[in-house]
Amino acid sequence: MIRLFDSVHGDVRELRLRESGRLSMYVCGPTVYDLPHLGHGRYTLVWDIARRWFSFQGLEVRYVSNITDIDDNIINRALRENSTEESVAAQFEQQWWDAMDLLGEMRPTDVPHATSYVDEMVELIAAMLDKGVAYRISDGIYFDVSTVSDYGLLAGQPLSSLRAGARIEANDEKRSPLDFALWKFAKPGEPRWQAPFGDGRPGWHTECVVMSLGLLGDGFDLHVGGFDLKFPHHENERAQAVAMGHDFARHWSHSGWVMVGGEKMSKSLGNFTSLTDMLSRVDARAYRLLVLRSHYRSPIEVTPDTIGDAQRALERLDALARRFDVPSLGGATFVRASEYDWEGEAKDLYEGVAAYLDEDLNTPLAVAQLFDAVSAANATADRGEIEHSRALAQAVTILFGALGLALRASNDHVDGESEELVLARDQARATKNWAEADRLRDELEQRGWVVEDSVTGTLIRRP
RNA sequence: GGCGGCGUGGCCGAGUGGUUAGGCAGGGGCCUGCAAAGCCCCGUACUCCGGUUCGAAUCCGGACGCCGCCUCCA
Repeated sequence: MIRLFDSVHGDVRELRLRESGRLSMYVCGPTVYDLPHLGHGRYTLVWDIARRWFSFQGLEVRYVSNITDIDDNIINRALRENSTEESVAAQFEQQWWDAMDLLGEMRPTDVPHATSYVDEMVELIAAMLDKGVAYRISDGIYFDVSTVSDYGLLAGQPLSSLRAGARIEANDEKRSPLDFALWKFAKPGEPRWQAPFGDGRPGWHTECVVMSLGLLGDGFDLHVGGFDLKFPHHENERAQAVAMGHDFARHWSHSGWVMVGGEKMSKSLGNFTSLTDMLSRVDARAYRLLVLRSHYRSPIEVTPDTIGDAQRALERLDALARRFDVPSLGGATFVRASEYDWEGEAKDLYEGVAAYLDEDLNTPLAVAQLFDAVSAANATADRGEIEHSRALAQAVTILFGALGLALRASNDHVDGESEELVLARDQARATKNWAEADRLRDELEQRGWVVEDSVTGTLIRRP
């Protein structure tokens, strides 16, 4: 049984699936008008980890994540760069997938693009107008939030108190400041789609509700995203669905944001770092480990310090993989618990980790237990019980693989000349010619290798 | 103003009413020809003030501080 925090009820509860054994989840994806930033990295890692774990535990997961490829920001950028919306979106979608690949994220099972669903959106908006839950003003079609009796469910506040806090928008024809755009009429030169109520483009909140319901259907299991999407984005998606008589998501869950210098990284503060840039400087796995080591709902500070810390912790894990030469798992493939025979300490480890992860994805505790197992495997091996500890080390690799973290045994390509130096050094050590052995080690290090001794002789790897 | 969260050892970061989180950094030792890796040991933390309790970092109340949402945002 998997339990997860539910944003509507504010507590951890059982994930009750629409269909036993199958989990349908929708993750709000990016608007592709700029390079992905650290916050995108965080939420995609969190939900990639969740998805992998659910799969590991035997669920068949359908994971839908959209690309918003039409939006004011895209239009503005195209205008500024004298380019087209299509070109801007294509360029940054490519950057997006490049970053996702570096982070070792599984591709979603479905990647709906907003521009491919405009017909369905127009249909929905027309129906909302018919039903009287939407209305027209000079610049577009708006949703009337007063038509949804429990509007504010996700915000955790009734409509009245939300309205009290809403900032006044100048010169507004809207009936309520909380009413939101379903459709924006095109101004001259702007991209447009035909619609009976006037040519234009869809609003963001409408895109996601159409794509999620379109692909996953009424009452799909789990809708997730970053905390900052909870309100108004998710509230508004839900409002549209409910207004039209649909059952929307059964569960909602939200991941914590990225902090920089004690403040939330955000568009308005302009304090964001591009993911693309960070990934060019560090091992992307360090970011995954950093995310794993804090709870998915907590904010995390992502700085060179915290990434460096994770990087060094990762080295300890890689050292284990090297020592026992266990195969790397996780990267581009799913790992499933049922594919392994769990026995003895490995079984205890799996069950312990599973207990933590099945209870609201407590990755920090799971990781702590895995690190304990690393120490145990090394200690056992130091006592000479190699095969015994290998089984435990393998379990560690499998479980990290289940979370998408591929531990790396040394599988660097060793060129012929380096190989000869290694053999020569082992020869020198065998005859206790330490001066020569050290000289050969220096030479290997100059070639960029890290040199370590083991029972089987000199081992070299890239740092 | 409304709603929500947080304040833990040098740093990051979990957690439970009483027993070691874990990682990184640091110190000591073991192993090793040396180094690296590894192992063992060490810091004895929980914003402050009250209260409940045999016992609270963990529950309750208050204070202070910080953060988020209520506006585009992951």
